[in-house]
Amino acid sequence: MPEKNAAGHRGPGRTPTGHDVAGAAGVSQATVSLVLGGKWEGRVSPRTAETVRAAARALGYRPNLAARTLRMGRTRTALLVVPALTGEFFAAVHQGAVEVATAHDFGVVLYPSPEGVERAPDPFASARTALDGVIASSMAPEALATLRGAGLPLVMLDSDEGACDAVVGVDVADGMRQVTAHLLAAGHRHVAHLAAEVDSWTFAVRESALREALRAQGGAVVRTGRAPLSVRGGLAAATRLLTAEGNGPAPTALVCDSDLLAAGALKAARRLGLRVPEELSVTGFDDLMLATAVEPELTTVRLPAERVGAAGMRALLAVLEGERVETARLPVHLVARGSTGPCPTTR
Amino acid sequence: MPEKNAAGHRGPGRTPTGHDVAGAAGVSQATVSLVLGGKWEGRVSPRTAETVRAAARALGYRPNLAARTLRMGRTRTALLVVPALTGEFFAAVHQGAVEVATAHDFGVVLYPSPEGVERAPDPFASARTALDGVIASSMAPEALATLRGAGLPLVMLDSDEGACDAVVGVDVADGMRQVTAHLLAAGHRHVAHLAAEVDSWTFAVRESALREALRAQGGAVVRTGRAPLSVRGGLAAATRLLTAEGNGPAPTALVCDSDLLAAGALKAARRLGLRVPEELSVTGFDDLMLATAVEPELTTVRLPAERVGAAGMRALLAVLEGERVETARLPVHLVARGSTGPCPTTR
DNA sequence: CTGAAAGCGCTTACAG
DNA sequence: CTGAAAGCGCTTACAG
Repeated sequence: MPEKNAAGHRGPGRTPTGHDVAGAAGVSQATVSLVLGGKWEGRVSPRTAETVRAAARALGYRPNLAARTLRMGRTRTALLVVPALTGEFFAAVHQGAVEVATAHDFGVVLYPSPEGVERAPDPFASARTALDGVIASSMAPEALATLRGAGLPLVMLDSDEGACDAVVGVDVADGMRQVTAHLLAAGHRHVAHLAAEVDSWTFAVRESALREALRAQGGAVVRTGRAPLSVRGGLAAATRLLTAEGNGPAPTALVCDSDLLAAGALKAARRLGLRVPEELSVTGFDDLMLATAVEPELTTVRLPAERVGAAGMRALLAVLEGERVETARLPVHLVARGSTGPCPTTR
Repeated sequence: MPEKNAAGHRGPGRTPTGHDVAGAAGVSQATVSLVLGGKWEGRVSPRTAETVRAAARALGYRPNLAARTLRMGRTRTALLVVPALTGEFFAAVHQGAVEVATAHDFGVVLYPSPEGVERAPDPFASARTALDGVIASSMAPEALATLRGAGLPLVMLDSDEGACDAVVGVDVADGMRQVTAHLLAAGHRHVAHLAAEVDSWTFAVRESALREALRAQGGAVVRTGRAPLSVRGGLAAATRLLTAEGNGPAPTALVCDSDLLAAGALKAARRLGLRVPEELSVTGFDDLMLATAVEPELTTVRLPAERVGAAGMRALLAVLEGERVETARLPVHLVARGSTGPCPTTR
């Protein structure tokens, strides 16, 4: 009978329940539930309702989520499956906490507090039971296998997977088309592609879209290199790409599948004594913070990350309501910066 | 009576309960609970136990977490409170999902799938009810106010707050001492400090530790600039710092409170025609991915982020067991790279 | 307008 | 070795 937790927290005595509130207000527990659940109008007198609210406030009552969930059969919780959070500080903090938690059969709910002056949502709103559905990135395939069998509503992000209830896509193909148009307008015709060595839908699309767009408009991919998705990987692969000989015309532009690779490419160019953008143009993809930290700043494609998350959640809510959900494909746009310039006439 | 959810998922019929397993195995529901809970030895015959396990497997039984939580009074869930995830792609995806979810009174459980070949923990292990305790960064003060009143066990990260049950610190003061020693050994005596304009414990410590260490060893902070925690902010503040006149001796080294600020400082130096590290040394803090993406690569201080998370979780588990928890202070170390060099003799 | 009662799916004494 | 029963705290028909 857990009247308090092991460390004696939650102050003196038990956590108040609806029954306690009922006692304090002189009504039944059912009435408390009705009032606090906002379903009292026409069923409880306004005066009684106010009494109940006052009692709840006085006791610091918080409804027990487990009980509500058990009764309702709905958890109001979604699972967001993403690739390991991009390698920054708090992502790693979270990872470490999850590892220990998992070993102790504990779960970790992450609550990213909003920046600046935005309203702070109640942290406790994030804390719920089990799952009603899943929103998953196509970049986390191992996790997907586990999820598939669960029979939960599933929304895929950035994928063309059929085995799910809705898809929220990002128009990366159009992003590559915009990159292509930008380079062709600057006179480039011979492009090298620094591709991510990652087996996922989004990178397959980037590759085919780039080839197609170039061919359609009179340019060509003259070389392709592959690298693991990191600055180091980009540096090594770009060095190989830029020093390869006898493989047809030398590229005047290097299109990278990600800003990470592009940052590596910038380092490679510098070490090879190639000036960017005078002698070589470089483009990234994603518009990470990195893109404006390096010099020159990267011409890249901005992806509407927050909108992807929002659209994914909306799609899941719609699926749960039994509504039909159209496949969304969110627009992206090119951000031209200093890493691209006119095609050098001599090379 | 929610036999299936609104969209008709979970396959045919109801989600199986312990009672269904009991029926299939020809035992009581209590026996099922004992067996599946691992508490059957000496109470249930091995044969019966095996029958139960087989039936559970056949039905695809998963215990209802809400029911278990309600019965146990423990949720086995921790809340990790951090500042908005550092501005990379999936952090923003998460943010967007949380916003919509919150508006619909939904929670979002984040499950970062592990990179590479590491074992993939069961995604469902992360999905739990309510909270047993909280692990919080001192950089999310607004959220803390809400948490304070809840009476939950609280572990603070990187803080000296007294109003909590345990503290897991990072020895940032020692990090600044290592930076100082590194610069003094290279001959620098006049240091400018590019401080983060963030009101949190960790930055207060960085500032005082730097001043103290320099003074103790014959150097001095000759100028201090403050900037919002971003590359842009660092660029602007570093430009002011490096062009200020008549404020005593010119600095030969710029110590930054974060890699973001240092990346901005590098940009400022380049625009002012100052070569790094020949004419100016720059140091960062945190060792983000950014640190090796920029040129020259940043001399910085590596923080054991994963260990912070792990130690925080461990501390919370200990608090929940009613154990005394000592304040930890995890070590950090300097990573020397290309952005620092010998003090220029002429300036 | 208000209360008594059922039941969500578990775990754990308690009988046998 | 196994089962019947209580009860965790809610929500929601159903009576009155």
